[in-house]
Amino acid sequence: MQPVRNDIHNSDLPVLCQSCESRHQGICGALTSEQLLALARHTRRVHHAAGQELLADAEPIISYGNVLSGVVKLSKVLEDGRQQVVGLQFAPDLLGRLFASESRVTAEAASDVELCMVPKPALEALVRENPALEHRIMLQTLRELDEARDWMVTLGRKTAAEKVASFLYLIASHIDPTQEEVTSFDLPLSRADIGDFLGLTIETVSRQISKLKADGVIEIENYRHVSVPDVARLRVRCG
Amino acid sequence: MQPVRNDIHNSDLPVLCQSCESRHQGICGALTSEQLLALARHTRRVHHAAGQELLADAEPIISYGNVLSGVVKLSKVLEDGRQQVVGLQFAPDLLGRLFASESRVTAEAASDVELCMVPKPALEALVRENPALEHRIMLQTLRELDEARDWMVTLGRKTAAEKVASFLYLIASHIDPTQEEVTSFDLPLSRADIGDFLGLTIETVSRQISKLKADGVIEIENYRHVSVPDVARLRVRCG
DNA sequence: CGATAGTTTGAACAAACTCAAGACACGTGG
DNA sequence: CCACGTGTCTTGAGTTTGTTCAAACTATCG
Repeated sequence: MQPVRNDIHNSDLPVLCQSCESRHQGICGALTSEQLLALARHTRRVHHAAGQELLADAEPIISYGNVLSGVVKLSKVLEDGRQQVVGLQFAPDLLGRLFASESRVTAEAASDVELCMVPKPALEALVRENPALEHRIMLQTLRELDEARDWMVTLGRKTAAEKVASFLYLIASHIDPTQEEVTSFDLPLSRADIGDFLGLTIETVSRQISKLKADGVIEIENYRHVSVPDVARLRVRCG
Repeated sequence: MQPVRNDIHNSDLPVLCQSCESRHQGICGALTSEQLLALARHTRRVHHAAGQELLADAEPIISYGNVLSGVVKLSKVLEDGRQQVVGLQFAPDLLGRLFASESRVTAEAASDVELCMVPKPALEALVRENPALEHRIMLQTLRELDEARDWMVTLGRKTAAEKVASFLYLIASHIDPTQEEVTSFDLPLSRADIGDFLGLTIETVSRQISKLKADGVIEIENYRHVSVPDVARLRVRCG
């Protein structure tokens, strides 16, 4: 696999876009090279360390962000502090709710993250004159809705063991945008975040991970690194 | 309130559209009266009794349906039969996932339901030539995503008592499309469906409803009819 | 080397579930 | 009209699952 894919008009593209995943599966695939050039004048690539807040709930959105690498955690909190992770975003997802003046979730870098930031007015102008772009974003939104509904089944109807297995399977199948499933990866979330994603406590998550390890379904190294020798065996544990 | 709203061009509109809520808040609001006339040639109004299946999971979608009255229940089931309700649709929501050849949920009439059925090709053709229509549907999809994420907080982090209160509040605030909040209504779902929506058993739902009644937060008549003397008291129980 | 943050493990506890029985509304047929 | 059956709902008692609280373990970093 070469670092820069060779397209017909690669040489006309902004340097930063040439090897960007978003041009292939992400929203930039809806743009002509002229539009991409115009857009690239407004964008900037930024890096955030794990734990940094990207968007705050009920705060105005200034920029959209295309996820280039890493994992972004979307969450909501109740007044008394209980927290629920309501989604994870991987490359090449678009961060920030289109057309909303305010965010309805808190977004935080779960791992180290690379984003391509697009000022809100720039992207919205482009959307208005380019229905194909809105169409792409629509497809992403529909996919996010499907994923949210799948996760509701996990939250509402699965046991703790099934929830943890489902989480590990979710990560294995999303962590690398270029691969379907991966058998060895670093968890982008702490035990506390996993608990907030699954509606469980830290202790229950830890116990279920220990059980999967004891049963030989997964191997764990250094708390965060997971190997799955047989993905099918993990999948049957998802309920 | 008059039965037929008086708009400028009411007389040009198809008879069935004249008093239709969807023209005001729903997707038909994006259409000109010419487009509405053209579309109305393909649509038909249908009635379904409570309990009838409208879409099956993993089955092809033939028609979209605009909800005119009543409540539609969207659900998913695990292989072993565990069920989770993943959404409710009220007037004037659009039923059926745009652009998908297959449904990803089972849709069922929760109460008696009136739908305005639109053949899939007819709506998709209209969407292609009318970006404003896709935009309307996009806004509805974004709203559904917000609602799904709000509900994930309820499923993952609330107690049984808070879940039941949240459900009653959801119904009170959605059952009538013309009103913000309503203080007296019929539950569109059985205890079993409420349990499947909240990730609880029938018995737990029943006990929590009894407790709300004993505490004077709600009154119940004939199992299904609910009165909420003070909506604020219900809201504080939502967590 | 000690401090710290994240994680694991154990024991007691509580919330929600399961199983079981009974109440209530409604429809049907005697 | 009443007896009966059915489906839905409520209530109770005992059990299970996951939580809470507490302590110990491990890696990392100054």
